[in-house]
Amino acid sequence: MRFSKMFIPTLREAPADAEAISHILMLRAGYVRQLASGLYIFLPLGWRVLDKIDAILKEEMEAIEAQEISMPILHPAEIWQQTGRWDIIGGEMFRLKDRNERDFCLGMTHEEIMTWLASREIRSYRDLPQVWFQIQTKLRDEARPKSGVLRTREFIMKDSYSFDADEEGLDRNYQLHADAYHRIFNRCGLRFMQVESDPGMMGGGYSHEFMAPSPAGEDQVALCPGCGYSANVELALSIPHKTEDREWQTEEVHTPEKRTIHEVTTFLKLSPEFFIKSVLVISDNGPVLALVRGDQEVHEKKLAKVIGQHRPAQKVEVKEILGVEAGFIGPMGHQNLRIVGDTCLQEGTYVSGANKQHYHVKGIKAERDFTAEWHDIHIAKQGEACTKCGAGLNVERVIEIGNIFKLGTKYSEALKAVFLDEHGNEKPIIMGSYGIGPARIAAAAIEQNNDKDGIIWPRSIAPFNVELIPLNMNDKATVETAEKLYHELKKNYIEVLMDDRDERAGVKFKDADLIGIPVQIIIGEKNLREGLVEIKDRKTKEAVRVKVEEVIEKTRALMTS
RNA sequence: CGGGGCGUAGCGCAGUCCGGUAGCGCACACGGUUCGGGACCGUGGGGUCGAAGGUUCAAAUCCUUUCGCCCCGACCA
Repeated sequence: MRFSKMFIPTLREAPADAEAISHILMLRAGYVRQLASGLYIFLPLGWRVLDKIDAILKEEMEAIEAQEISMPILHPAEIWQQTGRWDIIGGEMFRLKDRNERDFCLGMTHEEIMTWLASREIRSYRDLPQVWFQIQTKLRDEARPKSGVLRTREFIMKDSYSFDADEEGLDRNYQLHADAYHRIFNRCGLRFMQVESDPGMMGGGYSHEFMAPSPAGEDQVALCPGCGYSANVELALSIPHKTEDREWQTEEVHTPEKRTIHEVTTFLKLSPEFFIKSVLVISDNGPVLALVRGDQEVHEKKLAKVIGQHRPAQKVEVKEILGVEAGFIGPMGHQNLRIVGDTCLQEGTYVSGANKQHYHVKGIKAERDFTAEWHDIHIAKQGEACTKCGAGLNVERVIEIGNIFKLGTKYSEALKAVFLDEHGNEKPIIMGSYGIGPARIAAAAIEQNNDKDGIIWPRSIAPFNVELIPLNMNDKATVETAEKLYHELKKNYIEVLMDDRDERAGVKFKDADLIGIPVQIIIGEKNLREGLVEIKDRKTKEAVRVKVEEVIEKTRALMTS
């Protein structure tokens, strides 16, 4: 392509409402434009990148014998009603009616529709397994779109679905996808990791997420440098460092108006790890008291795994249920109250609220003074010990770039997607679903590969292989050489963008660095007089001067290095 | 949904407190000089100040309502 003909609206200044590096650079380098909150236009360069990623996705999906299909994004409500998700999912689903007042929604994902198809077409175990995938638009009315293309309301997703006759088949397809995902993200040049994750509203029991480390990420994962344990902090297990065990006598302490952990620790001159934080929540089955150590926080999702959906209690509810004001609650002496305590509280001696206005109690021990159901319900923090090997965990911020779920029979049962096994028994198909967000791969690649001048694309997903930069378009020899190289590169299947604009050298260099094509071939008058051009690596900024005749060969070498 | 911020030329911003001619830089167009890291000089075009209503002789500026966008949190197949 010729730069002069291609729509590449680069920006000298970053638009004020962009924050994430990938967002700023995608806008500045002319890859995307925003239409509205959470809606992005992919410009020619941006679309080329997505094309590159899609090509890799298709290759690797086909390598595990997944078959590409394409499904509508407009879905009749009935199918979503049959699985219950029409009602479970709230404002996140775009809903609409057709001219006959029939309910529809825009697809947030395609479990329902894929399963519907399977239910109609699959009869026998002989039809299984099947793996179907598509690269298709999804729509979700996100509560808060953010960070450019990282969280949008309309986005493209590679989603695949496996259909198996038995658990072994599901395990195999799950593993095939995990392996394919590793190849995909490696090929896309990303640093990433696979972590255990919470299946959330997908249902089913088992899932992993693929995470690309980046400060722009929304998720956090805990990683063990010792044994390789890795999990989303939503479920990562960790052992907080032990507290020094103080042999306090049990005694009430007057703590007037000291309600928060901070206030009480300051007042008693004790660090927070000597306290028990008692939090009252209201679950579907009534109030539950959750206990964590004073230096810890309750993780809502971990708690939800134990007690189901819940919400924090209001101040008045605390007083009604416990008979004492929030701030002075403790775990002792409650009847008919479910108490869930973080495992680390089983050891040690603590201070907690005395269930008495303006008093705390010092010298409390688990099992002697109170009891609870013990679960890991605290948020894993940097430096806490791995439950498997004891090494200190690292907590890192990450972008979720893919996920894999074992769905089991949740959708097949609801939609009656059944088959007859070899004994003639009717059984629900066992399913898995597997997603990857191409735009997130692109954003993560930028987040992980940029410098002060702009993007540095991994070679595999760059919009072009090389950018050809004739510096002076008014110099006849320069232009002739540029044209010659341009055609030669194309003839050799090297994708080339030639900056044939009549711009000053500085502008071309700045734009080239911003756009981030990994190899630059620079044609300047002085070098050309010696029959030389420069080949420059975008990443290292190192340039070598080579003979014009050797350009193809040297470029090849750089492209594959 | 809670909290915060912002809407003035294509982009980045000033002007708003204290009402009185709508400005600056970049970009754009034209002429000239320049030409290996976002050139310089000159000339010029471009704005219903997010929208609606109100106060006032007079509103970008004050009041009310509303819409949009960003950030933090909640939420998140």
